[in-house]
Parts: sequence; structure tokens; C-alpha cells
Amino acid sequence: MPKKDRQLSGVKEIARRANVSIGTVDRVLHNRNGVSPKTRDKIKAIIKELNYQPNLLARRLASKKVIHFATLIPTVSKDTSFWSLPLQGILRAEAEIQQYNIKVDKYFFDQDDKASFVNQTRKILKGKPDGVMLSPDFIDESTAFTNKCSKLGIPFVFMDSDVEGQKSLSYIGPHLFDSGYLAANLVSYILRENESVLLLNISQRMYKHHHLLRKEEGFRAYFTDNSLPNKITKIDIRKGEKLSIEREITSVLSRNKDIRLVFVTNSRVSIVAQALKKLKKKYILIGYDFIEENIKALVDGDIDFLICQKPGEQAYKGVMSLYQNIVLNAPVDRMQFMPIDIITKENYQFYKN
Amino acid sequence: MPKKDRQLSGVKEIARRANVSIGTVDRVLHNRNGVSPKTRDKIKAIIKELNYQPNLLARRLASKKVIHFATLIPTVSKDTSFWSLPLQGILRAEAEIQQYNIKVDKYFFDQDDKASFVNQTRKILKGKPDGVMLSPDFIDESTAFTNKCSKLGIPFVFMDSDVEGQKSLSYIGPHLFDSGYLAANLVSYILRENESVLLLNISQRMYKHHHLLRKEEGFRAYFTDNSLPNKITKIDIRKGEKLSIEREITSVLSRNKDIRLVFVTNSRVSIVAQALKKLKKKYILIGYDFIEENIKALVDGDIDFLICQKPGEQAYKGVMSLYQNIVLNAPVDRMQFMPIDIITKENYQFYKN
DNA sequence: ATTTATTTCGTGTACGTACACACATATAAA
DNA sequence: TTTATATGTGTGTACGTACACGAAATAAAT
Repeated sequence: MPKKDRQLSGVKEIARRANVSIGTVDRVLHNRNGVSPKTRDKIKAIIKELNYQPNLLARRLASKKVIHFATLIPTVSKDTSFWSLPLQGILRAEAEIQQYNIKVDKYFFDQDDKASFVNQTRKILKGKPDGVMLSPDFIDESTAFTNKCSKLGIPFVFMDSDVEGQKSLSYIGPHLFDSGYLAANLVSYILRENESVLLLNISQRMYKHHHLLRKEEGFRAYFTDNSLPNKITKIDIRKGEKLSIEREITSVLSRNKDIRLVFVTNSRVSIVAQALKKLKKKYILIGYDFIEENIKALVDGDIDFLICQKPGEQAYKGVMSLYQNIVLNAPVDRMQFMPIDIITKENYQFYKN
Repeated sequence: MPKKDRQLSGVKEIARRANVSIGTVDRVLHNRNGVSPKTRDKIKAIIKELNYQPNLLARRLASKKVIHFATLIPTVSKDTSFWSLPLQGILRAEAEIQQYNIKVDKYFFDQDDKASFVNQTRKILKGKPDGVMLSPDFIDESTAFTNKCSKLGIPFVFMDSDVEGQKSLSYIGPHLFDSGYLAANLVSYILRENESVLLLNISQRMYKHHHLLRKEEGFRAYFTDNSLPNKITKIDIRKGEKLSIEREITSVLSRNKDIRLVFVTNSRVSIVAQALKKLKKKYILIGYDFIEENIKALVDGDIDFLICQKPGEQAYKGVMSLYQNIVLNAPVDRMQFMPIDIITKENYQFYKN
């Protein structure tokens, strides 16, 4: 009886009911030609009637064709090693699903070169992938790209940062607002009433600025929600070289003697650490991301807290979400926010990414 | 070359290297006897060397044996239809995975009868399931049960409520504290300064009380965090019958004329709605759960807000998590908090569970 | 009518694993 | 020495689907 149950669907059963061979059923299932309209309609009707759901495991096993995923992330650059972890996550996911005849084509772009991004998206489309995961750093260009994907029926997921309004399968990354909010919560425990905060938005890249703003919003929201009395001094730094950054910071700090805590809204915090080190006064320093330079500064006591999002996990989940959805046809959460972790000198060694 | 790549692992390759047949390899893989210690060791070494990962798709396809999941949730009782939605979620998950030779055995217990719970857990263990999903309503009994599961190597997931400290695969359910916090946020928009709140914990079942307390904590935390001036009057009601509930409520309200908003920490809110209806004064009423009685009261304007957690989704995810982990061997998030939704008269019809 | 295209369909093999069965060899009992 | 019983190993078929190949049926051309 259980045997029969299973037999009751499947190509064989369809073939039996339609008085044809499974080969013919297979042809209509894949919209291949070589089937007369009459039998095609008949088979289609039976498929509908039985509500046939192909066995995805068997399908993947038997299929000759390789499924291609494309990933598009920044290259690991000198000024931040951030992207090496996501790459590892991608590799880990690939190792896991490669046995199912899935290949992950890895594309990289230069964060400072919009053209390289566009260039890579072109290459990706040329490769006709079955799914795409990208870090949509350049918003307009990402939008143009994912629009094309939508048109071509290629599912895509965003990682690390989101572009709202796009029909992405999923977003996997930090909840920017919340992570700013959390940072402020941390700050509230540390700061005394008469002390104030320096909030630093350091980004050469204009297009990334809205990320920082989200975090800033969250940060300020906490202050408002809890009516904290502390002043927040904010400066935007658009330069790249250390020296001018240091100069700006030193200048602000000398003007605002009540500042005891510096909050950097992104991973550039290690540069700030170096700047603060040269000053006599000891500042509390909070910033983002579990990257080499920052860990080093954390160990040295030059950074007090790092707020992290397991970047490797993010990328891993991104690829696996494609697998879940495309291969296994399983639903995937539209929003997959990564947990927000607080890393200190004491616990960083236990932080597995 | 790609063909070879795939060939390079798999039982066939192992067999080739060990100069045995795949049958023998199969025997060591499954720890079946009938293999000489010498060849067994040899094969084991090769398996390790190749870091052989069985093709799970093929395995499931070929396996004769049915995988059994057991689910344990309350029966749909008269006083709350809450559990019909999770049941539907379970059914939906089952429909999706049943083609992979997976069966879901559904067990139910009476929420008012601890013995029935214990009884069902016994039955479950007798059935030797490959995975279990349960709503751990009775904490001690659940702990005893899941401890046995751990000992037997049976993975389990908690749904709807969590028991901390257990080695569960995952918890899928609401974030109780946050949902209370959110409720308070809602309240803060509604209440004027001189008005106050009535907080109602209605539960006959003592063991469920800590759930309500978590929500209450969250609720109060928001008031503290934002230093809201409004008074919170709280009463615990331990009765079951409507009449005495109504009497208690009426009594408190008559004593506290400044109350304009009633917050019920669970799904029993529809009973409160009926009580409030009889009074002249119009109260704002907020409660929990998308169940029939509550929806009706919502439509009638007797409840203003319902805070929900997509109970069907919860159960669906619970079963699917077992599938992910046990069948596909994919990692599963330890904590899967459901989004907290706010339902009103205006949007309830669009709330798909 | 016969040949030749063309359309339509069936058959066989493969994917990687599970498992029943058959067979061989070795050891024990007759 | 023969028969029985372990013990070890190989072979074949199945799971549900994909796809190449070839056969049959039909249509078009001669």
C-alpha cells in the first residue's frame, strides 16, 4: 500500500494513465517538442489532475546539467580585509552543494571602481546563471542589474546590504538600524552624564553613505527613546588617507574636551584607533566588523568594542538560500537578519565566523 | 573532466581504490557486519582519506526506509482554536516532504491534563521517530522527554515556546519579551499622560504563567526605557469561567477610573472583549493571537489590536527544520524568532498565515 | 506506389546509493 | 570425506527522473 501511494504520482503513473511512455511525459514536462498537440494536452491535463510535483531529489540526481550560481562581491582590498570572510563562506557553501552538480562562479569588483562592477554584472549575465548573490554596493547599477535578472527569470539575493523595492528572493545581512541602536545601548552603560560622544562617519565612497546613516539613525533613536542627556558630536570624513583623517579627529577632540567615547559607524575604526593612540587622553572606542586590523587593535586595547555580523555566515546563507529555493524549491525568508554580536578583547577568540 | 571530478568521490571510487565491490563499501558505511576486519579498516581509511560525503539526494531516493517525524502539540480545544493553525502548518510541511519518503506522526495532548502529555511522549518514544517537534507546554515533563531524546540521539525542535538549556536543534516561535515591548510601544502612541493601563494575565494553567511574565517584562521594560509616566495596574486571573473573569475585570475598572487601555497578555482577550462590551465606557483593548474568536471581536470593534506570530508558519518551519537537518544534513538556526505582526480591523483580511 | 523526410513516440541507460540475493571460501560438525 | 554453517564478497535491481538513440507512424516528395 505505501508503495502504491508513492507510485500514484510520478511520471510513471502519468504515463500509465495517458497510455504513453515516460519518455513522452518527460517531453511535455520539459516543454520539449516532438509531442503531438493531442497527447500533449492529454498529458498536461493529467499532470494537473494529479497535481504532480516532480521529485526534486531524483531530478537533481539524474540531471546532466550543471546548475550555476554567480556571486558578486568586492575583492579583498588592502584597506579592509573584510571580504575575505564572505569569500570563505561562499567556498564553504560551494563545497557542500557541489556534489549535487552545482557550481558557484565567483565574480569580484573593485569597490572604488563603479565600471568594474558594471563590467562584472555583464559577465555574469553572459554566463546565464541560474541564481545570483550579490553585495549591491552601487545602488543604481545593482538595480539595473537585478532588473535584468528579474526579466530573465534569474532569482537573486542581496547580501550585506539591501536594495529595497527589488524583487529579491532574500536579503541576508545586518539590521543596520538595530545595530546602531545596540551600539547606543552599549554607550549608555559607559557614559557618565556630563560626557559626550563623537560619532564618526568615515567613507570615501559616497554611495555607501546611506548605510552609515541608517546606523546613525538607530544610534540616535536610542538616545531619543531613552532621553539620554549626552551630546553627540558628529563629523563626516570623506578622505581616504590616514594622515588627514587623524588630523580631523585630533582637531575635533581638542575642541570638545567633554568627549570620552568615539563611535565609528563602519569598519574603518582601526584607523581611528591609531589616531587616538597618539593622544594622551584615553578614549573608549566602538566600531564595526570582525576584520584583521580591528582585531589587532582590539587585542592591543585600542578598540574597546566591535559590533559584528558574522560575514562568513552571511555569504554562506546567501548561497544556501539560492540552493534551497532553486534546487529544492523550498520557500526562503525574505529578510534574514544576522544576529548582532558584540566582540571584546575577552571574547574575540571564541567568535567563530 | 567534470565527470571525473564527480566520480572521484562516491562509493564506486572507494570500491575501486580498495579493490572491492560497492556492496562491501556499502556494508562498512552502514556498519553492517559481514566484512572482515582487514578490509573494513582499509575501506574506512579510504573513506577518511577521500573525506567521503554521501550524496544525500541519492541516499534518500534509494532508501527503502521511511523517515518518521513526530509532532506533539495540544489538541484544538473549545476555549481556544489556536492550535488548528499549527496543525495546518504541519500538514503543509508533510505534503511537501512526504514524497521523499517522510512521514509525520501527529500526536496531541490535552492542555489541561499533564498526564496526557506524558502519555503521548511515551507513545512517541515507542515509535522511535527520527526527529521530534514539540510545544513544550509542561516544562518539567518536556525536559524529561527531551533528555531521553538526547540520550537516544533523536533531534528535537521546540515550537511556540522554548525550554532553555536543552540541546534542541532549534526553537521556532515568538520572542516573548520583544512582543511585550512592541505592545508597549503601541500603547505609548495611544495613551495620554494622565491615563493608565490595565495589564491582564489570564491563565488557568500555572505552568504557562512564565510566558505571560516574559511579555509583561517586555511591556514594562518599554515603559522604563522611555520613562513613560502612565501607571500600570496589573491583575492575575486564575479562573476559567467567563463570569468570574468578567466580575474581576469590572471590579478593577470601577476602582480605577483612569484606566483607558487594557492589555491582555495572551489569547484570552476575546473574553475580556465581551466583558468590556457591557460597560458604558469605551476601552482600547490589545491582546494576542490570530484566532477565530479574537478575529470576530476585532471585526466587531471590540478588540483594537492583535499581536500575532503566524502560528501556522511556526509549525511549518519546525517540521521543515527537522527535514533540513536530518535529511539534508544542513545546519539550522538555533533560534528562529517569528516576526511580530500587528493586526487591526483594517488589515486582518490580508494576514495570511 | 515507392522513397524520403518529418513527426511522434518508446526503450535503454545513467545518476549515486540501498539492499536483497547469490556465490565463494573457510570452518565446524557429521 | 561429506555435509552443514558461518563468514566474506560480488551482482543485480530499484528509487524517480533525464536524455540519447532508435523505431514506428505519418506526411511529403518523387
